[in-house]
Amino acid sequence: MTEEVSEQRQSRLNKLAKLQDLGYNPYPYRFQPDSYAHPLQEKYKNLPNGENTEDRVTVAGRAMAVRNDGMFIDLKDKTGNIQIFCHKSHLDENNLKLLKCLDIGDIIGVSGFIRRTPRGELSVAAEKFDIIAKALEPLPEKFHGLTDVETRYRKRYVDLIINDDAKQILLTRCKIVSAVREFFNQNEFLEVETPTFHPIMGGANAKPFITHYNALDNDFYLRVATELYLKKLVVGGIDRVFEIGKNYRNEGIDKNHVPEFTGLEAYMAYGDYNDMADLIYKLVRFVVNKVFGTDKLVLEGHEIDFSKPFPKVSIIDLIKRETGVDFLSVETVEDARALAKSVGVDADHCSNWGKVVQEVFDEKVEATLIEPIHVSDMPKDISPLAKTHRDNPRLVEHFDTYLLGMELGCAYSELSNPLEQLERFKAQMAERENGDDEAQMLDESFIDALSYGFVPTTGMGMGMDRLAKLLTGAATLRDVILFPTLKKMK
RNA sequence: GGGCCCGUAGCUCAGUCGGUAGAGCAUUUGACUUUUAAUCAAAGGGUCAUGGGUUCGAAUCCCGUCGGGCUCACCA
Repeated sequence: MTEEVSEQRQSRLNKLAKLQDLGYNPYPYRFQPDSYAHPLQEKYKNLPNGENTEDRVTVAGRAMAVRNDGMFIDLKDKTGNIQIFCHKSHLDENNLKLLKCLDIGDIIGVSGFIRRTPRGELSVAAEKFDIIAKALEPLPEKFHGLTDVETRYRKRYVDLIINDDAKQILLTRCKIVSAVREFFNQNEFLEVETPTFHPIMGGANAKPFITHYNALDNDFYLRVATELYLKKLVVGGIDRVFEIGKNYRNEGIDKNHVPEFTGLEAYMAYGDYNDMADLIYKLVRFVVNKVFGTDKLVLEGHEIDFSKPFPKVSIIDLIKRETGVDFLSVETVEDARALAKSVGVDADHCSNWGKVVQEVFDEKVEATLIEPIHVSDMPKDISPLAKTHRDNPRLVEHFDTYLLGMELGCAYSELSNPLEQLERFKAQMAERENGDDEAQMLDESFIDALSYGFVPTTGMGMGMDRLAKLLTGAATLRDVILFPTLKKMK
């Protein structure tokens, strides 16, 4: 807090003191409205101009605008806006004194009768007026609102008060996550919470945050994924399990990436990745239906029909379709790099065949995938936790789901052979020793779990923030995150 | 991390060639009183992000720092 008091704040402090001099508490314990703006607007939409009713209501909300010295107040509650009409013929002396201490931004409670003004505005004609929270800071300007991005993130509460569009997007995100949860609950998945402090980094290729855990005197990784713990639960006999929670990856921030993000993972025993492809399609369709009440959304100018099952196409075929080259025709990393170069992609930094394939896909194919699609059968090199493909030992049964050119999630037929898993981890450790600090670590406790027998299982992961960004049309991931992390103020 | 751009009143923004800091809304005082970004009259409100430098003189030019945005690279 600044020590100097702004003129605007001082004016409000003066009014607060005046209220207290009157023996009035502008921070009461309780105030219960019985009506809300939008339902009232609906209920009385046919009330003619200039007509009064005998209907008494109590409303509460924030004073967003004040005209004619308080005679007209625009009240905003969680449902919408309604005008308050304060006329001295309906208010006693005391209430009129309170009205003089009103500022824009104060939260008020009003009881009165419903009328529509001659100019056509539905109003509550106040017979009792209360200030139930005196605001000491002014709201941003009524016409232009709050546009400064930094302030919108640092003071999200002000953004929510003033920017209805921003609020709508954030609330929709909450509904989306809620719908995801409902879908899994309906399908008899058990929701669990697994540790966020991991002794070993695993479940995804990423740079971790590291922190010290005093009570245990050990360094831990903040989780980059929930995968290994959830699979341990499947080993333990929990056949259908899911978790929605924060993952942390110590990497860059841009409109599609934030270091602290909300991940969904779900595991379904007795199925393979074809079953999961179907489940993901049903999940997304369910969410779109539930939240938007339709199958079709116009996103980034494209009409997307979520009622059609998402096609599943192999990454090799997609690259072939876009570039004409077949990466299965080459075996070595050198030949793969040369093939990449022949289609204009520099993959010299890629240390194995699979990474070259991924690089060419990212450069040439990713942006073209507008409609929902499962990009399947990834190179084994880049996917250490998925089962080897039943038809091709160089590939794994792993697909990534894309929408509007962005990766939304992934799914595997989960690798269940403990001996093969151990070999895959060893390959990851070799990558790590070659300088890839995002390669996964050998998790012996996970190998141990698999060694007790891991039923054939399919699993999926999906970024909830990304899903929300795509479905709401938000410009950046941070618009679907209530409090994005910013640098400390100095 | 690289490149580009931004930071001026509570908010939204002007500020020309380096020459006393501006507007609208908001605030204060008054008028008016069924308004709709109410209107009318007047007033107050500034460490021009911050620290240096150049200069007779810096919001303006130069350098550093802090914070933010866009973008490229990396990751999902």
